[in-house]
Amino acid sequence: MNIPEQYSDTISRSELFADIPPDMLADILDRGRRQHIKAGEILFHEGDHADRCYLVLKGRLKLSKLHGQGKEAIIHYVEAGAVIAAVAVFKGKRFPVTARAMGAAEAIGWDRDAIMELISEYAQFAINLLRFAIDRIEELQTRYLELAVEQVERRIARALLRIMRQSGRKTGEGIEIEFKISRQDLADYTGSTLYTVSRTLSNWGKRGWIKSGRQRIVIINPHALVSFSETD
Amino acid sequence: MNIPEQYSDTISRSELFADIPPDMLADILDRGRRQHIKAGEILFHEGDHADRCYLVLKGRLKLSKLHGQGKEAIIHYVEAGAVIAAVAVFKGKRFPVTARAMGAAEAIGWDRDAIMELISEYAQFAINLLRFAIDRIEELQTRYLELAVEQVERRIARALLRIMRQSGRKTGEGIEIEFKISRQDLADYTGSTLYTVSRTLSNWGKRGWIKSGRQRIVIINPHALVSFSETD
DNA sequence: CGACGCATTGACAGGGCTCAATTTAAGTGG
DNA sequence: CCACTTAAATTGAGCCCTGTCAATGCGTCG
Repeated sequence: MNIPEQYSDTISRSELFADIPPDMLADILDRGRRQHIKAGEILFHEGDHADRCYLVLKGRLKLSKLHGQGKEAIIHYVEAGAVIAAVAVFKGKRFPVTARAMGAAEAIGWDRDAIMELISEYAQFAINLLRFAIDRIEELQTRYLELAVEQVERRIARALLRIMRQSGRKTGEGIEIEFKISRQDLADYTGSTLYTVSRTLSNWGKRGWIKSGRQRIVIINPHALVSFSETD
Repeated sequence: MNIPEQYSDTISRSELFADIPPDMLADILDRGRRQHIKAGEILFHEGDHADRCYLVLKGRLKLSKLHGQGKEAIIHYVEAGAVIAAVAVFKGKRFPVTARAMGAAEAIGWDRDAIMELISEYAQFAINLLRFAIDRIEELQTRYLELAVEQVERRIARALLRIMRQSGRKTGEGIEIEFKISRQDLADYTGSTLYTVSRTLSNWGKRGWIKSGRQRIVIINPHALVSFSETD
């Protein structure tokens, strides 16, 4: 039996195991396969045959979709505790996105049969998976609306706030985004360009709302960003 | 017992009942509450307390999200057979979208308890719900990418093709969209404006690719639209 | 320390939104 | 069945936001 000590936190907090008796966790985890992903490496490619779905144990992954001519949209940043690629189990197709590690990361993967067995033994498992899916749908809908009706600077502000809430860490200066994120990343996340993002961050830097450097952003004044993203 | 005859088709085709023994359908349907929605009426409002989820039995619904100042984004058009508002059951929150009938429509709704009972009795039910959720996620991701990287006319072309595949009916002239859809609708669906949509459709009309009138669109040459949406 | 990748900034242009004025078509009621 | 009302669609003019291109600066890592 091997619940790796260092993940007990992620595991106990993950919605995937909500309402599942702790003594069954070991069994569930044993049926999956753990995998280490180095910084910048890819866990799976968009278009590859989808054979397993994953729980992120450590680190962060960027889920993105490509569009000819080097254009890319970042669909989601996922944290430890999240389930990804459920499509592999329930639609048996190809991965619709690419998953790339933002830093060193680890994940545990189950193939279709394992998940199906788990569901039939622990009915709650399917419900927990549904909760993840529904959360994803809601976030996508919200971001779709933003992309459809708001202009760029607002979208960037909202993106920053969303990422801050999910992956921010308090420091002396303010709240720092815990992973490396470039102007290009933010552009791909907001449906913009690295130039516009750069200009915008630069502007906010001058106003003292944020501090930013190479692949690093600290939010000094979240409130200013919130009101900027909301006021008329 | 009452499986309404006229819906047996929708029911037997709906993914919701895949792999569920037919003799259990009557039981499942009996636990829901049927509801008629007149053309243009609203089944539920964004922000209302979400108390039940629905299977669309007949007609079509438009799921949209509002954004101050009268702006609106159409998140999805759903057909008979689709499940909506699963959020009501699995997150017990508020509806994230508004559902409006595009013509006369009918739906059957189950509250949280009913769905939970059904899942515990028919484990397959949860899996089927997951499939719906995953389909939605994939479509949203794809449209998010489009909105992020493609320009308006292409998005309109793709939207038309997507709607055509889902709700098109062959006629003498070509493939007609089966429900009333205005320029404004198409604009809200593609993140554009009714003016741009009007100009674009007008242009395509002159080229003979489509024919369009008041809330009515017939696609004469789908292939032209496909290549327009794909070429360089 | 050099080189590469990321970020900044300016100049420019154009896609698409906005606003306004008509035109067309669908209902509606007498 | 026609006049009237109202909502949808069309079209033009103007301009602004933001993408594009190019040049330069800077920080980090090998």
